[in-house]
Amino acid sequence: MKQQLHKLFENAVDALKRDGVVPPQQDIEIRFDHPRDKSHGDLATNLALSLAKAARQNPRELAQRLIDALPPSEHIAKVEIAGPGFINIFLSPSSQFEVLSRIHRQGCRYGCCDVGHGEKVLIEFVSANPTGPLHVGHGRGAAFGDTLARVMRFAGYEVDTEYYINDAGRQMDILALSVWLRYLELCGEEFSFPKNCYQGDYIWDIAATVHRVDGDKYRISTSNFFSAEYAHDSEKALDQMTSKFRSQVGSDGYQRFLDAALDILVEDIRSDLKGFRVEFDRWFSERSLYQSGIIDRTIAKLKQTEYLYEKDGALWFRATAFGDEKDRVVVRENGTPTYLASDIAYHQDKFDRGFNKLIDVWGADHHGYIDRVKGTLEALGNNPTNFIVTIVQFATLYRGGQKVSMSTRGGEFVTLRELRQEVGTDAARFFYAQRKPEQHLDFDLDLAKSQSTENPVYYVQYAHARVCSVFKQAKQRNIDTAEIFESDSTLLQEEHERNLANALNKFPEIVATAATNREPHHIVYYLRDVSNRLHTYYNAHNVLGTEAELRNARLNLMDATRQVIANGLNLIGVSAPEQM
RNA sequence: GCGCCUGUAGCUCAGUUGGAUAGAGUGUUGGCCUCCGGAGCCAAAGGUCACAGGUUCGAAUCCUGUCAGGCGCGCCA
Repeated sequence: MKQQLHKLFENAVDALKRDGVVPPQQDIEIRFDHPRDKSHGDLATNLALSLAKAARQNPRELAQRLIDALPPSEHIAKVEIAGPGFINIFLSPSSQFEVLSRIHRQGCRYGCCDVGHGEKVLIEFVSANPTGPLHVGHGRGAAFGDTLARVMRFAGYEVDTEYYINDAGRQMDILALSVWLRYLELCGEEFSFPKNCYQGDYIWDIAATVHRVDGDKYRISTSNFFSAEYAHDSEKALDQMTSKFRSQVGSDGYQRFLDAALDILVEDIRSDLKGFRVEFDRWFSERSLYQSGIIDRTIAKLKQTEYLYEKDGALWFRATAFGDEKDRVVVRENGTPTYLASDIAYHQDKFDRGFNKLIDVWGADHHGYIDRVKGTLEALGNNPTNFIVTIVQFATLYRGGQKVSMSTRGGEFVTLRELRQEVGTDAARFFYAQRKPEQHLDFDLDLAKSQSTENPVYYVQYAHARVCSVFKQAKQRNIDTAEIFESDSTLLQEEHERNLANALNKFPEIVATAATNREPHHIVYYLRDVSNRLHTYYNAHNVLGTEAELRNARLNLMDATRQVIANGLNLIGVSAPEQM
């Protein structure tokens, strides 16, 4: 609809250019928006206001000339000039209800568009360290990333999703050590478990699986395992324990404990996310980057640029050349690559795999990391604007009015699984999807749980179920609903009906802006709006009780609304139940 | 100290890229089917858009400064 109006106004502007009213070279951007006040028409444009200066004309007079130059159209019922020079457009009823047949024709594809032009996009999200279960903070990233992927696919992007498994580095040493120590306790050793090892009960479970299979195979006496050498520095003491652990059980033993932990934890995360309706196209292992030599190759490539240099025995990346506050180590003095090194290799590999655009969804605690990764990608010859990081702010949890502290190592957190069980996937995903990512989120657990039946998700789902119910009723009354798609929409003359149809018309536009701005929360607000119009309409007018032709036209409108709600709910990963 | 995010109704949040009289939910108050699903609908009340300047026909939106809160500033990942 906007496209057709666009053409009409382009014609009008061209005519004014020919008449010399508007300078011929003048750049013109014609935009239409939806006025919130219905008396201002269905669509409005500020074209005359933006042209007034260049044309040296009073905006209202210019608006009149534009209207005079407007070619006649069946879509437009009335055009008015208002305020300082807005042009308000009232659409003809027939064009407003054209959308009903389009929705019927396109079904679950209604709302999709091609603003993405098939661009190949890789969205990486969650990527939580496999050192424990996902918590509600990860849930926010999961809901956002997955919804964004769905919306962008619907808008014509070719989207892949990926989870990066951080299965290398010091955290893994600590994980393996934690499991081994619990294992020793199961073997009967007695000692006090280090405070900075992973405390969660799941560590016991992993240790138990090893103990069940291998018995006391990796048991050693702990009598002189713990030393007081680093009593003042618990992190150093931890590293010392790790190396002792590795030397005592050998690399096979170390691997045994690490693999046992990773197998269980990654699988746990995968099934947890699946229950949250989040499934990835690929799970990418950090270790695989080392094994395949990609890290060495990428560092070698970076060495050929002017942005890598040696200092204090380490290799540094000149991040300051790209706006970072200081240079960063890529390879440590001891020869091992840093986390940045594997990240450079990983992201370069994404480009090498043929993706034009990389979208990373990160937690707020990683925002300081953006500049250096962007810098390395630029140094390697990529266009940095194709690397987009969306920062998802933290969810601050409240329970009983008190902030809940979150710490993975401490084992004290609310897991995503708990949340799913308590409020359900539908409500949880809807709740997350409502917020734009950069908004700090106060998550009141008591409220989310206790008010779960008043959660806004039910409002939208209820609208869907309500339409389904009307059709069930129709069936019971032996009404043939197959004919409704041929119904005469000129019979729809109520204001509520026009309001509803207007909302249905907007859906493709909402999808497009949600996708291009990467703000999927617009879908949620749109769904609430459509649902409200449906409820309002249904409350004010009878559908099944009217005579056949009008009834069919109304059923057609209802069914189209149901379809749009179903499509929208699907985009945010929420079910559209036929009854509740 | 520096950087990023945030500040809109009692509370939780939107605000279509600078537009018209500032928008929802929730909470409060009052009303609405003996009828297709009341998990609904309608109405009222509720605002110095953190504060101060600036840009222009026009600012919650853009620029500068101030204040407040969150997060970050490792040869951790």
